[in-house]
Amino acid sequence: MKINISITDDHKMVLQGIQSMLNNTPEIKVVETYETAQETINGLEKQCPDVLLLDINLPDINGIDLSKQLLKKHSDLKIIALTNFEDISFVKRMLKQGVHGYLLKNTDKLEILEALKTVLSGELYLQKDIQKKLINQTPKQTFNNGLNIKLTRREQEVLQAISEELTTHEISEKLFISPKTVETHRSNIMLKLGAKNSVGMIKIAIENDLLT
Amino acid sequence: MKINISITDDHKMVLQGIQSMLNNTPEIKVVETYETAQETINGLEKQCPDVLLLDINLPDINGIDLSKQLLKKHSDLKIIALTNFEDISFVKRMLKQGVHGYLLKNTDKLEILEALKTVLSGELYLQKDIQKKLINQTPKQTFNNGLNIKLTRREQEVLQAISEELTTHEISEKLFISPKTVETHRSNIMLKLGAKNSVGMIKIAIENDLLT
DNA sequence: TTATTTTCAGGGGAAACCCTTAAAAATCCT
DNA sequence: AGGATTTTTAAGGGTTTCCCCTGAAAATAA
Repeated sequence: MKINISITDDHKMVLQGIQSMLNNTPEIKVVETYETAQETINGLEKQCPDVLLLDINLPDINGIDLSKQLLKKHSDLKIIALTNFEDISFVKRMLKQGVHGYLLKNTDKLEILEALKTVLSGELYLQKDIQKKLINQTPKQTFNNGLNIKLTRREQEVLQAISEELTTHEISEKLFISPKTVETHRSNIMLKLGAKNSVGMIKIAIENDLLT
Repeated sequence: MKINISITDDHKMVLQGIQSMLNNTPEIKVVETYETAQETINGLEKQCPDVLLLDINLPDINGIDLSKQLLKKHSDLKIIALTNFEDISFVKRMLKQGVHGYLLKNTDKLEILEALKTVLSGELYLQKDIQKKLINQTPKQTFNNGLNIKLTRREQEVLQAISEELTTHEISEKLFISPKTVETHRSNIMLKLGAKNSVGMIKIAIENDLLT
């Protein structure tokens, strides 16, 4: 039995590169390649591979949402995130969504094979350097980006209130502070969580169990 | 071993009523009563009962959020929702949060005892009439309120886009429709989900697995 | 052909979001 | 105890987005 894999990447070159790297490997078969998130979603409907190598910097949908979506539909699918992005916080978010591996794009053939076998055996695959980074994470050194989110007591209260559909003004009355202060907090929370608006804020908050 | 229960209700009369109904029952002990959500949260920190009879129409926090919160902190706690509210959709949302029973307030002593025993044995307790309603639910008869949410194809797309932190304008471009149309959809979605704003929308959407 | 869905508009008010600046207040450090 | 840091507070002032109401015409579906 061959291992069926599909690849999604918006750069044709990357697509080609990986494909040629893998195509002369007898135990691997690249069944499909996609260039957008939407293509991938549609494609997997018809043909779901064993493993999907997924670039997570796609134009249409972000990698976190996409992998979440795909995994929900295809519970047996293994996803290996593929990216140049070495941001640890991002890795964490991906893993939290249930992604099975995380590869940087400057990877050689051997490592890809290794990764494929690892995830197929049900284990998590992380590259050495990413592993190191994850381990060397003293809670200090992630400050404002991504996971490992440290909200202050007050920010936590404001976040909670926002999640309860209160308006800025209502929150200010509830906490006995000025609306302007609430705005400041809201905006700081968004910065810390990396959200574009309240909706993103609440999404990330829920994902990361920030709501009591 | 007595069964320790606490009661939360903002109407003193109800509090009194239930308490007197239960106090001359040897196997039950009412350890605390609370009148607000906040009191309850604080109170359970010190003294967590076996079962909490919880009115879900409290002034400060809504029942769904509150029970979710309490259950997260006190995983062994059983909660029986207490309400006049016969809305099936609401019942469903409560159950989804992990509430163990749902009692209407016009309940007699026997039924309360029955409910307490049932939830303590780990089962779900629902009153006969609510059970009936749940069963007789043809997918038709819930239209605009609460659970059993039926979003149209387009609404689903708009919801998804909103959850991806896109603005109305961005969504309109993505879906090739007018911003005004997007607004209409947004507003219809909020109506269907019973949300006050986009934040509530996304919260409910996530709770109910409406996002792909 | 009714019902539902999708489309769109005008117009207005509220709320959110952004940027900057900054002063108390609480907390931490040695 | 005294300075350093973080947190909390707040304002001014502007832009954008959201939310609400009404009304209505196509396009689809039942």
